[in-house]
Amino acid sequence: MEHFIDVVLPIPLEKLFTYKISEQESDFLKVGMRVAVPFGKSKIYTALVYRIHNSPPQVYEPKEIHQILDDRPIVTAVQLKHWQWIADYYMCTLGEVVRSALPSAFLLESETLVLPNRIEEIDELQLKDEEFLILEALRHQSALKISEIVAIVDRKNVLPLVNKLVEKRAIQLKEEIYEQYKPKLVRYVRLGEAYDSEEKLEELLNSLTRAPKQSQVVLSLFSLQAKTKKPIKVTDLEKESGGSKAVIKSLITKGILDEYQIKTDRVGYDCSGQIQGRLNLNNEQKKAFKTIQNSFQDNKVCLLYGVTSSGKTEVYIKLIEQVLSEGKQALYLLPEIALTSQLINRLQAYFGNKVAVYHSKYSIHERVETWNNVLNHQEKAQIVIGARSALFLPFSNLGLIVVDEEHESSFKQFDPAPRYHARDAAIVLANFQNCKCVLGSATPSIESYKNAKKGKYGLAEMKQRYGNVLMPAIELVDIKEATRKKRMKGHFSERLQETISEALNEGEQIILFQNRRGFAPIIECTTCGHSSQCPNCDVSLTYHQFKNQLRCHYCGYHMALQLACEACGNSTLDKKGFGTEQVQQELEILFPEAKVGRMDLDTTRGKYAYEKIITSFEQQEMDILVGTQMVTKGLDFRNVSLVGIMNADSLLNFPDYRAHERSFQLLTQVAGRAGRTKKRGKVLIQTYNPYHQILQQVSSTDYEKMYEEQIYEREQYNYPPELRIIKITLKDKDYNKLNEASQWFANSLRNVLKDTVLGPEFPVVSRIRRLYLKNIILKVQKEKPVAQTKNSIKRIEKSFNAISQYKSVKVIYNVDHI
DNA sequence: CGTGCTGGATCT
DNA sequence: GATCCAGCACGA
Repeated sequence: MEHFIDVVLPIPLEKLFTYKISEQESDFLKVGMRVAVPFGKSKIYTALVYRIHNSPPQVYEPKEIHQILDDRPIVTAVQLKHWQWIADYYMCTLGEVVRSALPSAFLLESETLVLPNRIEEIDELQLKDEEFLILEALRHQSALKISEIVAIVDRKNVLPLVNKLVEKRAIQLKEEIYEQYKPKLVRYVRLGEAYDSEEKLEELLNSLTRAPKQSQVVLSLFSLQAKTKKPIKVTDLEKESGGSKAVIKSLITKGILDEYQIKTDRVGYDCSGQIQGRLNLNNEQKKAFKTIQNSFQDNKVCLLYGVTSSGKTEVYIKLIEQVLSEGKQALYLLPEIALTSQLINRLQAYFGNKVAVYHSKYSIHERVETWNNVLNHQEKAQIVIGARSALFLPFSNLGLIVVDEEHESSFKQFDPAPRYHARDAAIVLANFQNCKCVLGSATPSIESYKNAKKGKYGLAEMKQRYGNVLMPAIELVDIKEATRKKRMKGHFSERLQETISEALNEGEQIILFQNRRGFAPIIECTTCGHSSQCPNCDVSLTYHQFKNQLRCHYCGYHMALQLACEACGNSTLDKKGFGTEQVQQELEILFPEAKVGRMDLDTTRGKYAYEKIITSFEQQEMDILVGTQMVTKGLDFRNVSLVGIMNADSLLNFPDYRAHERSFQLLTQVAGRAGRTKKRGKVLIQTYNPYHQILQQVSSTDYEKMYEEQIYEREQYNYPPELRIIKITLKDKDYNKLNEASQWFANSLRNVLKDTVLGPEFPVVSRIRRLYLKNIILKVQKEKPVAQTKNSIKRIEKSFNAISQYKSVKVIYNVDHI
């Protein structure tokens, strides 16, 4: 009997691919293992085994696999089921889900290596200049990567060139796969075996009298050993003795010291610190805890609605503690920006090294280790705290999923596929894993609150701040009047300046929030009104003071700031709009004695940049912190008494049905940063529109009213949660073709789905990376089976792709588009 | 006529 | 997604 496997390849193709395997391989292989397979002409890819069977494919001769990469499955059956659900629901391929689910170190790809062919004699006169360059380089290096060749000849497409050289028998090609993951080894030292007796030691020290550095190292080794009784790291010895690497090395070569290596964990956490004792919940927290447990009994998801700093984390900790005691794993999901070391430290202080962290700032190696720890049900990965991608870890015995800051729209992946919503996918996963799920927020999303009100979810509420701290006093400052009367200093109203100096005098800290969206600093010519546009996208370039550059936020295009206007040549360039940088500058003029820090995308690049800013603010090295969205989330600063919102209108006027909901959430969250201790905090919101209903609701902290109003509006104008939105984006570099194609697509949809189809329309930014975009919006009734609608869409896409002129048009689906 | 780029088909 | 191949625009 013949044996075959169907595998998933991490590429955007619907189909599974069938390969031939031997009898032994068929015995060994299990679903969920990785195999390396040849794909296309020469490449080797990593694929995931999806099915093992005996039915040969009808229409082609399958290739054999290249090698087996695992000795046991690294993906569980439940995971595959969940991934399939994501692929179906969010209309993408299983391959795309696999690509984003597996840590990239698991997905090896072959790389073509170019080797010289030393046997053949090459007639150099027959070679072109570029070919000669490559051979010249190969004289010094044993092998070249394709990317290195690109650098040598300075050309994009080098493959024809390489093929020519293969033809001329000047070079050979080789496909090499790299195991990207390497265990981390740490070097340790101990005294050589020859010196284990007292006399020998005497002898040794005497012999080293003429080498003071070396004897110092040996003495340090003794003292370290006496102190810790543990193996001694080379790095520690270096530090302790003050000796250089060379000194230690010479001791090792002499055989006085013995070097050895131990495989260590990158993701280890040093829990030598104290583990906190039992946690006591206050009455309100106890009540919430009970309510959550009751809804778990009914197998319901539970929404925990607790105002800012009401102590939700303690409730989560209690819940986690409970599932741990049942021997199960727990997953704590947070949006990326809320994943702060503050929170991680709190959990680690409580659960010690049972906590593993998983998110994008961790290296690919660290991610593989966490993956394996979860798979093996290791002690140190009982609790995983992570961003949305942690949802894909191989849990085998999951007991609880916590989705904190449930309302955050960044839980929805936007690009690339799979465009999934982590909160919704988590609820489905909880269902598949037969585990509990709790959603938490101080400002629940409209849809979750609705589900809770309808009784689909349980609802636990906490309305008091922890320790009975008062909610901050929120004050709206009308800057329309102030602007008219010319009472503004830059972006600061008199009232805001006053309160800032008051707080500064009291020695308290201040957070200022400036929403960047829609307010990017643009350089505009005051003579002709021209502003620099991105050559690839339909947007103005924004100014970055940091590098004195103009940059495009969509494609990364950048250019140096010009001194004169490109259009009219005048040097009348002016900054328009304002971002955090400008606020910071103005502060330095208004309050020269205050230390001002800034936190936004520019200042938080790099793994620890974010932590640095937070710690330095925490330790009160700064008085004022200016920031974007980042300052709103989960940060707990004791000494902040004032929060200022520079301009609330840019939020409210965002052209999006969620703008009001989001403004409410954002403003409430920022306001929650103020006054987390005994003293009542103060929040100032500057606005042109102080009578706006959302601002009124924020200042009276009336979530209920906001909810009622928004639900009413959404019902009136047909928006979620009443119905589901599917956004279809078409992309092409030809403007006319795109128009035609999108019209065709929309018309075909309309034939089947009638008036639920809106568009096609150009989005606000109608061209990105040289591609024009057009959107078609579908509003699907919640009651209707959504699978049916998706089938219709897929059918239409098929006939669309059958039209040869439309083939180049890319189609992108975004289900539950936010 | 050769060279280099682009669009489209294909991958098991 | 990557790659190969056909078709074609461009320069001497």
